[in-house]
Amino acid sequence: MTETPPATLSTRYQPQQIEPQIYQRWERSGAFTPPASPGRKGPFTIMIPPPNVTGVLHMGHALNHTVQDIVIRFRRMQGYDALWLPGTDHAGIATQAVVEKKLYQEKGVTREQMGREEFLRQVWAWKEQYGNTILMQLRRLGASCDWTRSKFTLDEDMSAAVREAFVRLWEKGLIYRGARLVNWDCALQTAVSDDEIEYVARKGKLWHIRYPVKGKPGEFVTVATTRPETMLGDTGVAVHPADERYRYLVGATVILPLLEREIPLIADETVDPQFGTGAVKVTPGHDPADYERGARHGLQIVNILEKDGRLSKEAGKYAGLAREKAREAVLADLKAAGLLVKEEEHEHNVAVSDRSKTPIEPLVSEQWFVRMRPLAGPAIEAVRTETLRFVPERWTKVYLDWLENVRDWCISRQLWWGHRIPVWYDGDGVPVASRRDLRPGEPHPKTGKPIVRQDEDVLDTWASSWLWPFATLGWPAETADLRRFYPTQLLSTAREIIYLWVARMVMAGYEFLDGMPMERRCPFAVCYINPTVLDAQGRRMSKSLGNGIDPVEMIERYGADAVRFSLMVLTREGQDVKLAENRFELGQRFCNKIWNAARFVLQNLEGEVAPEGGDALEDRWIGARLAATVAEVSAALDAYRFHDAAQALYRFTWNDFCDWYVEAAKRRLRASDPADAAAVRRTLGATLSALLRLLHPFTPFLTEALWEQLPERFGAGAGLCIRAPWPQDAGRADAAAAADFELLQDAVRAFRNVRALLDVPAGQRAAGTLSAENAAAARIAQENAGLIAFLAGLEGVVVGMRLPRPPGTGTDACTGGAVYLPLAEGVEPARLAQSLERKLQRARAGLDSLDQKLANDRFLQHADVETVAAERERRRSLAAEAATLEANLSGLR
RNA sequence: GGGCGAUUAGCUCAGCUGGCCAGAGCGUCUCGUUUACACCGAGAAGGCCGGGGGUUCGAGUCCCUCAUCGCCCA
Repeated sequence: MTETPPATLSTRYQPQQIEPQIYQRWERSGAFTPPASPGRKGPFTIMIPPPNVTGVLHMGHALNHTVQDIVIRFRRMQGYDALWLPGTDHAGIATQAVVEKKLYQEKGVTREQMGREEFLRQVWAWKEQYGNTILMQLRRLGASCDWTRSKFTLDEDMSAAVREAFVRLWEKGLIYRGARLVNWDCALQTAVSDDEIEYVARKGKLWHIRYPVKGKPGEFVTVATTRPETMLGDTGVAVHPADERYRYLVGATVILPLLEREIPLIADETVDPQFGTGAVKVTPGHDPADYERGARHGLQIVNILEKDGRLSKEAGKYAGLAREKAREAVLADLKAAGLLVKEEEHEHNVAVSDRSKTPIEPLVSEQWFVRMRPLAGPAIEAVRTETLRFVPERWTKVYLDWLENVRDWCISRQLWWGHRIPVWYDGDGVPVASRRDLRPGEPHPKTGKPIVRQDEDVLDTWASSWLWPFATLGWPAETADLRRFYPTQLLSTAREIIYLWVARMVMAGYEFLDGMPMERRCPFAVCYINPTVLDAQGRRMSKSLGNGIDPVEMIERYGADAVRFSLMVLTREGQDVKLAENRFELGQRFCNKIWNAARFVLQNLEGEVAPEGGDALEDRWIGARLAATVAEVSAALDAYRFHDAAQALYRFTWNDFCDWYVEAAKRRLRASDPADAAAVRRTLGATLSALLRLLHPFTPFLTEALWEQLPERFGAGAGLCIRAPWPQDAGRADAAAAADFELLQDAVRAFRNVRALLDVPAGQRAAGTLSAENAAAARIAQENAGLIAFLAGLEGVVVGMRLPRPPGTGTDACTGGAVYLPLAEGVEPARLAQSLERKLQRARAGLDSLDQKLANDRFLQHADVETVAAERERRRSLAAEAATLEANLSGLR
């Protein structure tokens, strides 16, 4: 530890100079790794939501990881065996796309030209070089993850876990292969799951097309569609069963124009009679809703698209055309045939792939699926029994809605980067899943015929990340880590992946940890859903809008602690955060304030320090405030209310400690009583010691730097702040001191107010008078007259009971009485009078409403005793204030 | 179409289970080089708590309804 004399601390906190060294010191000290043998309080585990290897830190990450770091540091200080396990996700589509693009740009080769093996080698090389970016950025933020346990979803042991899970599901008959309508990404040429598509509003057109009714020449059904080219795949027309316009036609046959295909007209509840003409074309091969309708009515499926998005031979003469061209051709032909009756502007939602941002084509293809129904039950039960709790609670509903309507999960992807599906085929195409690789030629475990090939596809990335909470701890092996750190206590993540990931992890926990009792299978006890970070206009931050704020840049400009603290102050429970760059100034200022408060204390610890703190009013008061703050921050962190905790810390640090205690302490430090000064030093040092530890989860770098400057007797000698004990018992509750000090504060405020309104020059040390309205107030003021005078910048304060305003003085009312200050020569007290009048008016208004309330029998009957008593006391003090103001106003006007 | 959330000072937002004349930060105004801090200190001004109903002795807080904005799902 470096021994820097406090005098060298600069007047400004300069985070850039100290952050890297401090992070290194933490990491080297082993503080991020839980102790090898279990401690008394047991484990506290958080699994990081593994970011994509392709990822770079954005504000959402910064917020989420600040939350996790705060919790893990808090628990670590409380004495839990805190484990925050980091890692990254191989992110199949994203990573493959990045590398593919790079290879094409640099070498002009496609992956097909390169071959699977070579391409994968290239992806791994890319991963080794760039895959750590986001983890390095997390270090900049101060994340205290246990890097010795860091995982990657394609690590050997993780891959083994994925295969084990697949084979188990296979053996239970929960995996099947089938031709289903899937979301097809034509650009990346792979299926994507429902959860990987987003809807964007696009301006388009609604075309009204006539379909002739068979056997009734001249009669038509007009359908409305936004995608006319898909009519080539129509195998029906549907109307609502209650729709009078079409009822007589239900069961009739209509002729599909252009292709002259005969298709039935069916009645289906799901048709919206309000939309378009009330009649819709049904294209089971290319629309999810139509797929369902088709299935209900036994309609044929016609696939008119190739995998690259061009039209197939089913499309007749349009085969080979790209989608856009096909649309034009179809429309032209319809128009020529006189079947296009209307074309109107229409805004509709287009399904777009998250990855390629190109429109999704629903397409029927052979894919692997997991039956989800059987897995959903325990996950639903988990929230019912409160084994799993969402914070904020309302997200429970989102989770349940998805689980209760869960659909089978398409887990195959037509990619190369990922976990290859562990299924092998014999010459007849009979599949079998296997835990170990099967070689071509060796006998098929079921049929005995030679194996000829492995399935080409890989698994959806989520098929590995749903195992994250236990695979990272060694599952399927029964490791010590798995026994010790599973289940975890907290999962902190974004709302978008509640079903994508959170629900699946819960299902996986119950499904695969069948060796554990039910209540230990749920992977986390609490799921904290982060606020979404928006830009200053309230829009989502996105690459395409370019409105993102780069957290690393903010860390460089303001310091990691400032970024962390600002985010937490802005993080109200469950509400989204609107962010602009200058909001980080809040944290920056706060950090600077802490820095300077600590400088002051450190500079003043030079002299003798008493073994006990002082027992003056201000000492007891700051102790009481400290105790209250410890309780408040601890309770807020227990409940994941980060805003409340940050706010409490801010108030205590700035408003209580700096504005009042430190200012009050100066008086006795400068006075001549050495014993008293020594006692003040003790209180200052002890308070700072507790404060640094309270702040540490929020502003770790700054507090660590200051902690090492703190003398050994205040606790710093034992080691790093990151390992220091949470100041659970710091301070002492003292309700009397709190109330008395507030009275003093208000008297000081009143004196300062009069000074300001009377333009009393700062240098002028006037003598003040304080008139107390009762004996208690008089006693407190009398005992603390010196302190009041010091804080108000007065020469002295004379205290008396119910003193009338001395002539030639200005005045203000305060809690428990009034203050008087001599008027300077030639000062016009008009401004003062104005201010007092306003106060008097307000007091009278308050009195009126209180009188009304207290005269109301029903209030007295219904309200509880304490409320009535409190209102009576309020009336009394308000009446006193009004009387004082009134008396003192005369002669000022 | 269904669900969820928001609407409080010029701006960004607190305000838990209904009961101190509604709070904070920023901004504004006035004053201030008091040896921790001008990324500071002191003081002040500023709000029919989105509209309308209702419940209640009492509503920013609970219920209904309307409006505007946002998010998610279909």
